[in-house]
Amino acid sequence: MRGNLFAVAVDLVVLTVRHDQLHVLLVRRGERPYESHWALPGGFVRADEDLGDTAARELAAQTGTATQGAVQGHLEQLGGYAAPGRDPRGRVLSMGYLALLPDIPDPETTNGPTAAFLPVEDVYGLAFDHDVILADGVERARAKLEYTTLAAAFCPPEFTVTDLRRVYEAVWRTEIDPRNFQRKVTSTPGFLIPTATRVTGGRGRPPQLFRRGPATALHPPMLREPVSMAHATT
Amino acid sequence: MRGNLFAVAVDLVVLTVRHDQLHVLLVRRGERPYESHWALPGGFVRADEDLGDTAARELAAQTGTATQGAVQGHLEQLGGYAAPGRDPRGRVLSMGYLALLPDIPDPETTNGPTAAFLPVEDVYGLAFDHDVILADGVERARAKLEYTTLAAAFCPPEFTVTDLRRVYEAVWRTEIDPRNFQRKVTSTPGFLIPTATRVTGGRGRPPQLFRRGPATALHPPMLREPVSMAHATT
DNA sequence: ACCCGATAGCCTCACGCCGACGAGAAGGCG
DNA sequence: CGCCTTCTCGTCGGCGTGAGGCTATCGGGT
Repeated sequence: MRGNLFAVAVDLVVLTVRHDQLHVLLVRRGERPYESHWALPGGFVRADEDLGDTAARELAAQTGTATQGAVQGHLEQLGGYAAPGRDPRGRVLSMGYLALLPDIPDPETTNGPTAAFLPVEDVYGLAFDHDVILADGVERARAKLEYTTLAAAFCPPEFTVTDLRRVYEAVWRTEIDPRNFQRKVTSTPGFLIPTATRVTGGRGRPPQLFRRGPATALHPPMLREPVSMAHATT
Repeated sequence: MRGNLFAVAVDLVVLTVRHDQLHVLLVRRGERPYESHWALPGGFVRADEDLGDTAARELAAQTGTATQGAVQGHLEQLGGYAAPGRDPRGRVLSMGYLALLPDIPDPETTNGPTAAFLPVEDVYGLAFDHDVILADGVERARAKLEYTTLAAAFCPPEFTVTDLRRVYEAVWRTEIDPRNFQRKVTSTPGFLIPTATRVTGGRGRPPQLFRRGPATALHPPMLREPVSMAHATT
């Protein structure tokens, strides 16, 4: 009566911005199949565990941080991947999860497999269908920066407007006018909360430090395409 | 080594607009658990079937229409639901799928279980966690109307601007100014393609008939909230 | 000490989209 | 023929955004 049985795994697309470039956390597989290939970190769902629990547990295990519910960081479900044959070992359904983190050091390679953040642009040839999951995660992140305040999830607890702008520029691979960007984000109620401190040691005028505000949505959204009203096709 | 095994099902949130009201397709369960409760239509994933295949198959079986890839209609993945205990029979992961259809008659109740489109507002107490899946699907549909041309998926192949506006009003439960709406949708390149025919028999000036255009995104999006720029907090 | 480049932050202007609304066009109905 | 309804086009003002000028304030070089 039931359909076939699946093993259910959770694979993480952990994104961060490092050196003004979008990076993704990958692990080098130490076992077959796809031995010594890069892959998204992940693991199987345990008994009495919900999908989000598995994702949070794997994320904490890979990064050593408890990002779930914290002010910084973000974790959300991406989608399910269950194409027949995606895993040569048998029928495996993988739930993709998207995590956005501030720039943290690469995890220590002590007893586990090698793990590192790599620039997203350089990544291809991942194990299984992880190329597809990664592409979906990156696209989701790009889209969400448009109409949410999630860019702050890439930033440390306190950050400057320029830090935030560099996140947008890295994720979207575009350039944004600093002055208009500043007007946009500082005029959105609840996006940024100014702190009393400023940053010294930089090269220019000391910038203001901000914290994440309670706002989650951007109305109206931040447009990434230079909306050309030229009639394209018809 | 593998985690526990799951049965994997696909549950459909099939939405349509009938009588200017958002409706969802439900089936009355004829077996335990939740016997005689309303539930989302769905079924288990077969061997050698991908999730989307299962969703399309179930959708065709329930509605008798092949909406996949057709000009009208829309089918997309919603998310995975796998909370422990969501199915008393054991560990079941359900992939929610969202389908948007033009108004079609209720499926014939011949040999299968009773199926009918019910107004979304009146629906509660569904089997399993289907209330949550339904709520997620409705919210997804509402959000997607903002920045995509998916509203046309609720319409027959040829429709008027008013038909399209009533879709927005039904899904968002708002009222939209017909003149501004007309300007917006007709000035978006590739959204609507005018046909040569007009509709007669109505009560006012005969409206123009349109077909869906190739455009899928709305730039800039259609805003549903009356964006009040009054400085709220801070 | 001084200048200069770089960054942060504020301001102005122009253009385009949108909400509010008026008015004409084109049909049905009594 | 009036009258109502609905479709369609136009107008006006406000707001957000792109473009860009300008000042403040640092580090670093001469």
